[in-house]
Amino acid sequence: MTTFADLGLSPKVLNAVEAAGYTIPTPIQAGAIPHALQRKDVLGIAQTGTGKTASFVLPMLTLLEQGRARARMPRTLILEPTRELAAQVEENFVKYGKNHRLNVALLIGGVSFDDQLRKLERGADVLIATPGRLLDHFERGKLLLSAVDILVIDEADRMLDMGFIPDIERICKLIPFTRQTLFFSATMPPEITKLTEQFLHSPARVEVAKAATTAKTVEQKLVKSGKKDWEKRAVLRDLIRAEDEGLKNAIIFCNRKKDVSELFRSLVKHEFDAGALHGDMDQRARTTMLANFKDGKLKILVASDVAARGLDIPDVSHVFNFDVPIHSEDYVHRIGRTGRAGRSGKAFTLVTPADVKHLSSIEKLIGEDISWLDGDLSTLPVSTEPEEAPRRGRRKAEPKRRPRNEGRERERPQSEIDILAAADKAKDAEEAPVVAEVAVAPRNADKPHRAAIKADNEQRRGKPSQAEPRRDHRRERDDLGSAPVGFGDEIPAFMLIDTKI
DNA sequence: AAAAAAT
Repeated sequence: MTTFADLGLSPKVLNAVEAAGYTIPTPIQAGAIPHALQRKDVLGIAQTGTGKTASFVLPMLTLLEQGRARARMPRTLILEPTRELAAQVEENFVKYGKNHRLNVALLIGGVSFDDQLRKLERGADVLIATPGRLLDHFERGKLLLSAVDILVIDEADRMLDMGFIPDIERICKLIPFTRQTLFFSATMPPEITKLTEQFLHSPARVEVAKAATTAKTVEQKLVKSGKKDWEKRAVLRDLIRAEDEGLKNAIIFCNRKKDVSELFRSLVKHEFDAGALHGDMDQRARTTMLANFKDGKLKILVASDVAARGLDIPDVSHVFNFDVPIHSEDYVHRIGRTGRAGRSGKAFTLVTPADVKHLSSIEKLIGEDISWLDGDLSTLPVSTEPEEAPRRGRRKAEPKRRPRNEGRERERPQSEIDILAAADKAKDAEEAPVVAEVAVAPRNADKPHRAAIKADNEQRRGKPSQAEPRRDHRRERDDLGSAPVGFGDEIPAFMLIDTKI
């Protein structure tokens, strides 16, 4: 059997790989590394979770042992579609490059230029970037790409989905013709094939695993739900509670960023150990949320599809699809977050009557019918939600209660969400009324969540999320100002009037 | 019906 020692990697690299506890390369690593070390172009067709990242990081480290970088002239460039993926690649360079003294620079948006400029100035051996920020630096003249010797394009098909291809083409043209290119994509749509023909020179083609297959170790279930958001939230809460025993950690996927925020707030209000991750969040919040989730400090991560692909979060026990994904491939990527490395995992998808069309295209794609959870929710704890959703009545009622805050909701959609989540909570007869909860809880256990909510709120209001000095004052306003203070468990009838239908 | 990425 092939081991890492057979692939031609340098002793320094092998030592770091051993220290990380690996001896046997994955198929993509075994296939790609020898070619990369021979300075050949590589076309790697591989899903995430196949060890793809190490298949370019390890040979790059070996090749970089000779020579050194000059100021503003990076020696290698790795392009990634999302900031989290770029950061993850950087972590790999730290992990496997522990015996090297290489300068690694991460150029991503959402963070300050200063650090990045300093690293460029110092001379980067490895530059890891998302396209936008890279071009920004380039246009400011802080960066020359004429010394790039190895170019890696990762997740090319996803870059295509995200409309990055023109940027990629532009960047490729700025890098010398004589470079070595390592190109990775999970699928090969025509546009990507065209790109490889344009920018790769007689590449070694390494292909592993097929697209659109779901791991056999993932138990998939469909769960019926009403189509209103509050109904879905109730079903989800019941489901999480029912699964509690085997639930180590979970990612909950929503289709929209707005719903990520809403669901996150609602779960926190219901005292679930939850965090959120989507692309409109402050970069610092994104980083902390992901780090905390990876470290096990956070049990539940509510996320948009920014987290669907590529992120290496080992050992996620559950994936919940709060929404059925619109594009069926996303389903495969989402549930691929669990059941990794032969471990078992569970994937639940909430399905409303409106979702049947998308559901059938998913089942067609994966080539099997997903079974329903016992036909309905009868085996789960009974949901005690009332017939009417309080949302519409409440939204109408609010200006009457607070005439001075007219227009406030438009600026601050969060206030509405807070009310909604608080109302959800107030309805739950077992739990303390909202007033008591906000009065007692904030300074204690869920402080980080409140801080995160606040950061997200401020982000949405277009303010910088670092108002540390005003913190206590703001917390009280955010928490108490928008909650239905004084109503306790009872919701006045006028607030429950359903105006539609 | 969306999300992602430069500000």
